Amino acid sequence: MDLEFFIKKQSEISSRIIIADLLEEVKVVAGADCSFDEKYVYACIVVMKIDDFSVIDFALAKELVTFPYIPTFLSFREEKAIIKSFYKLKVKPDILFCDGQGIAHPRKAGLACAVGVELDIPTVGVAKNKLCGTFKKPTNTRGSFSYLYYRGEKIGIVLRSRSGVKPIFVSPGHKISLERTREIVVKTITRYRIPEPLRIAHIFANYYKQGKISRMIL
DNA sequence: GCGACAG
DNA sequence: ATCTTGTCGC
Repeated sequence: MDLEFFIKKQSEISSRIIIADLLEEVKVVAGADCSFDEKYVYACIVVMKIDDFSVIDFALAKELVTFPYIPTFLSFREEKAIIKSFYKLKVKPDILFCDGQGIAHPRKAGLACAVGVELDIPTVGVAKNKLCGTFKKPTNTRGSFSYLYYRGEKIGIVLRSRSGVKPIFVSPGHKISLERTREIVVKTITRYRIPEPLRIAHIFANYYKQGKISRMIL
């Protein structure tokens, strides 16, 4: 597969991202995650209040899988379904968390950047693993963090979301700063490694794939 | 050339 | 991501 075309699309994305603190008070946060099977990508976005994590809305959407998983090109696999589900939301969040990198990407075009630019909303990337960059291990204490660097630039945060557990990799996607990204993500962490919006979205996306959403009662 | 490599 | 049950540990 010739990736030149997609690399250009990523350059277009990275040239449009805005990394700055333009947000006012964040009261409503959302998480987007995808589940897969041989044919479809099932996306789910869960919207919740940041103060008590109560779910106030959620949306689902599925799309045919049209792109293979290739490191640094994840957005072309999940973007469509996520955007489709976002349009179905009745309640739009102040910011959207995506399961993957933001600017912590070789071309500053992670999934969160692509989704943020496309929807023109603030987004952050929350990944369970590093894609690129170097960092010093944060302390084993919950809340401890260090910075992720790439080509001499500070591109993300390595956050110990849970004591003694592997840290998560957080980075801005669009319309938010690095510091604000950390502040907001920290607020959404409970007793698990993954921030609540994404943790719930992950569970829902999986139920959706299994066709068990109709049995749910919210 | 070798190793790394989101989900 | 997905294939998969029980099990060791705080």
